[in-house]
Amino acid sequence: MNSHDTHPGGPDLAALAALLADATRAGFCLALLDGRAWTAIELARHAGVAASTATGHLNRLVGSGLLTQERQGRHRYVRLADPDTAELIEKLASMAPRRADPPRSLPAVNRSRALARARTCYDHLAGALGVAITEAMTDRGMLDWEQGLALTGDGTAWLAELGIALPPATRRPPVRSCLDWTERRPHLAGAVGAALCRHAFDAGWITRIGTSRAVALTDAGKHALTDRLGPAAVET
Amino acid sequence: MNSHDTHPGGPDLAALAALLADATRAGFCLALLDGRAWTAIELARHAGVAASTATGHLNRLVGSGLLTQERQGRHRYVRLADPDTAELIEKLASMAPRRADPPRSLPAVNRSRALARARTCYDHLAGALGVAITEAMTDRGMLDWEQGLALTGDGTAWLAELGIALPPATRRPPVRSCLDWTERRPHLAGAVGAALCRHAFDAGWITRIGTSRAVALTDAGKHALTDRLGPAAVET
DNA sequence: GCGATCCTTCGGCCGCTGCCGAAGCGTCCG
DNA sequence: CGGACGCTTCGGCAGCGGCCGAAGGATCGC
Repeated sequence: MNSHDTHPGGPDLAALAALLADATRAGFCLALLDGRAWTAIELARHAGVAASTATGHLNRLVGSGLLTQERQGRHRYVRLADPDTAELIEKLASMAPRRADPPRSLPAVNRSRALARARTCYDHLAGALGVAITEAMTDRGMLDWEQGLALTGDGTAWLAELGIALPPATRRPPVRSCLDWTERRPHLAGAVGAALCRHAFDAGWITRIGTSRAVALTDAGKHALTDRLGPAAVET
Repeated sequence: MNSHDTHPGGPDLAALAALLADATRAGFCLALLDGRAWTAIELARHAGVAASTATGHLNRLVGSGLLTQERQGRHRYVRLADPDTAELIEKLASMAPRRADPPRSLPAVNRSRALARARTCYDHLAGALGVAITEAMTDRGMLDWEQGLALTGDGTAWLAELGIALPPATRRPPVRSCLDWTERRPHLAGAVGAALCRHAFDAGWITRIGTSRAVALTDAGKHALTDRLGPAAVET
């Protein structure tokens, strides 16, 4: 008996894990966790590898269904295939050991601070801001953590006031908890988390900082969140 | 810039994934997903590798915190470190591609059937039985899937009747959904799922089939479940 | 004590896979 | 049209990591 014929028909865990077991491919996936589409060369530069190397990795990731691609002219855009994939990568990231040396240079420190303050995590909000919003919603009785995370009637009403309708029931859970890398506390994910994040962009509460995944809270956003969730939601 | 110094301080996804990216180590983890402790040599035989090879793999898995070990005399018992780890492996398994060839030999077919009918999945019930129980509980209003999975008042009362108190609030969610490999539908996991499974063993509703992770529903179990959840819960 | 069993360490083999650079193709823009 | 740019294919190199068997230590049962 060889490991190859153990449990035929069962899940090939090793094949899936191997896709993420390479530092370059893992770096791609973590970068793509911002929910946006990246071009091949952007990812290559981000990871510090040659374009030809990136091509090979992207072929594997797309071929296995972890990423989807879209060709536009001479560009190859890739993104995470679906929220399920994002959730898998989040879970791995939350359990993975930290990398060694903390950043030293001043710009690097600033970049880290901005990311810790507020960023997108796939399609929802993370960082101190994401956690603060989640906790403020909990304090105001919009989220119930007692028997698994659930949105209360108050929560539904609050969303409706913002003009956010409950997303139609699909396989994706409306609310889900996602462990924050920097805060080590949960923030709101799932379909509602995504809708809330989209609303925050649309309403001008937050804007991207340059082209990074970090976001900045605007003055309008500060006012809106203080009005609707109290001052604790913006104390980052 | 090299992938090694990208995002220092961030999660080292590749390191964690690499632990599961080997067929032998992945086989160990899937076997341990039955929630029991295995000896080194049991795992080695299960995966079809030499004892010395297994030692090396176990050292890595234990050293990285995925498994915990207990020495008893000449035996080395290992088990999954915690429910969080089990959840990670479940998630990977549910998204991984299936292995190629379906089993052929008659005993292999019987083994597969038994596993598909009812088995333990870490510390809760899976297979057709696990799914049927979960769906019966849903039909009777004990579980609410509307806003994330939650246990209702009826559910709490039903558990109390069985003598199962709600587990004290810890970081582990009371109810959680776990995607079933064979059924491709969710079954009940989390602290309540674990307590229910333990009760089923204690009350003699189910027993292990030999030393495998498959379980058999006893006559007493059939009666008890029909009484408490209706006939649908035992129609596998 | 003695053999059987479980586990561990060590050395050596081998195959997989990630990396790059060079060359070439298609697309975009001036 | 021509140059710049994004991407791809190919060949070759190098290192990591999994595998085994042999030998040895520890424990158990007789």
